[in-house]
Amino acid sequence: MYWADELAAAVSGRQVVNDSKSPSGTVHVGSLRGVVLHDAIYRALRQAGVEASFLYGVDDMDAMDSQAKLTPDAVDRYMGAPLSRVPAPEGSNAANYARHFVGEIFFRTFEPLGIKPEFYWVSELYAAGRMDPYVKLALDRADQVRAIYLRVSHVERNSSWLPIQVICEQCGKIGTTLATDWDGDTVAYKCLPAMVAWARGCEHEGRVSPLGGRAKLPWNLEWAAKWGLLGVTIEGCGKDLATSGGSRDRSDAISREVFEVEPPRNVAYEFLNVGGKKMSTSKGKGAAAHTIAEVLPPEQLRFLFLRPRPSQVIEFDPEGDTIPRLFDEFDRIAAATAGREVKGELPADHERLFAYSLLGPSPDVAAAAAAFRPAFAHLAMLLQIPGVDIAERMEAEKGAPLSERETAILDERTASARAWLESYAPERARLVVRRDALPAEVADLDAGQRAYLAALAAAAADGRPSSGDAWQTLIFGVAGECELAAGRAFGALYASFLGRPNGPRAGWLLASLEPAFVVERLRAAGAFAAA
RNA sequence: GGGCCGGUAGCUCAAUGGUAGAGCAGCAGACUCUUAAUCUGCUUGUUGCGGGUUCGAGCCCCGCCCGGCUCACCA
Repeated sequence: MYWADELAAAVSGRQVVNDSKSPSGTVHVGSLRGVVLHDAIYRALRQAGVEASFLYGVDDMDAMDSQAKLTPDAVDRYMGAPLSRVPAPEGSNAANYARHFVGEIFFRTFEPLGIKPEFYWVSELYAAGRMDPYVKLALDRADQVRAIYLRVSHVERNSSWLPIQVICEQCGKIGTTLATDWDGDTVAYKCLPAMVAWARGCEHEGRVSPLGGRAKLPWNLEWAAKWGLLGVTIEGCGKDLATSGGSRDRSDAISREVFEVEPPRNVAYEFLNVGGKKMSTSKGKGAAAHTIAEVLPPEQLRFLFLRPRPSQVIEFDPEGDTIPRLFDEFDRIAAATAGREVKGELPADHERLFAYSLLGPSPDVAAAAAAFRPAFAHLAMLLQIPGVDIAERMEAEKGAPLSERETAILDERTASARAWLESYAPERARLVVRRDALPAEVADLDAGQRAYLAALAAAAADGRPSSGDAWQTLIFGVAGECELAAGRAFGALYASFLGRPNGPRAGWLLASLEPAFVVERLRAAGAFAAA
């Protein structure tokens, strides 16, 4: 059974699926795995007839800790401030930094993927006082919290440490304050210059009530508090958090022992690596989510994440054959789902995998599976030949007019293929007509091929073929006269014009070039034979 | 040191207890109109190593070896 269906079959009663994201970090493709995974779980629950909701929280009470995202004059003032209180970058009309960053950059990728969770903002939960019961419990039971840190993670906290982060009343920063004394109504705090390396506190001291949005819980407690407050029953997390003795274990223990709520079912998921290494935005080129999304249409992006089980690493190197092969594999699963015979082994419940890769809560799986899809690499090649009518060619390959759905798929793939050719496509996928000089590969042609090129030059000068069809006829005709096998004739043409052993349908290629250049090049390549 | 994942054909990977198989690469062949297409044929395996469970193990259990990521500060 497909893994998401297995999960759906294992639960009972109403389910709340939750996922969350801090808007401070950079968003790369790997970040999308969790979103897609939670969406698939949500859909699996609904299809299994389970009442379910899908929440997505933005952790915008977290401290701003990335200088790169701020203008230099804003660094002093806003580093360490809650993201919900940092102004949006210039030019944005978002209410604050968190809303700008997540709203403009991250969520923009949700909609196209057909993912529509109910969004909520953690700063609003605090401001509305909804987190207050958990804040009080955490402070009342601070000794218990410290004991859990020590037992679960071997992290020793000072006996005066409190699980609360106060927003400094003077400078507005949350990352620089240290709270010490909880009297049941207020905590004492100091805003320290050297609390963290990346932000400077203002040295203000005071007492303040931690309720109503004036303070936040530390990460592990906040996570557990959200579970309790929102009644979360299923929430997966990346393996960095899921590791034994790690963040998830701490939050689970806090949820059970401090807040007395059973934590949600976990689905630990692996990362997406590029070239065997963890995805890094500084190293990997074009690893940002929106960059990959230009090359991979939503359905293929979902497919990439949904094909392996969550516990498996995804090795994704956008260079090389990875992307064409992803399309090919998607097409194979589509064909199998449509009931056509395919080669090779199929994953367990491939038709479920296919359905979850489609967009929307209840896609027409049969219609989508049966649709005609042009092979990606083939399409990419056709796009590089001037004068080719792609739609016409596709109808010819399908053998019937394209449906509306198929035209949409074609348009989508055309855009992807263009983006791929500009970004990740290997050299061998790129066609360049060698206009400047005769390619070196011509030297490898044999006498028969050279004679053929010379003969074709003469025939072309004479017959002046103009259309792709006319050229194609001539190419075959002259090959017959020269008693040269068609494959060798084409090979000679590709070597002469592209410096490659193969290429696109030659007649169309030659028809797209100026006749004088073509004849001249054929003569030159043929003459090279005599030399 | 702890956790997770992986090790299967030359390469990339599939196969969730039931005959190990796809793509690419390679070799041989077909084709006068898709030459990165299509079709036909060929072939390659100590499934990392050792034990165990089972009628049956690539898959489950135990112990190793190798590789990758991750955690032990913060979120």
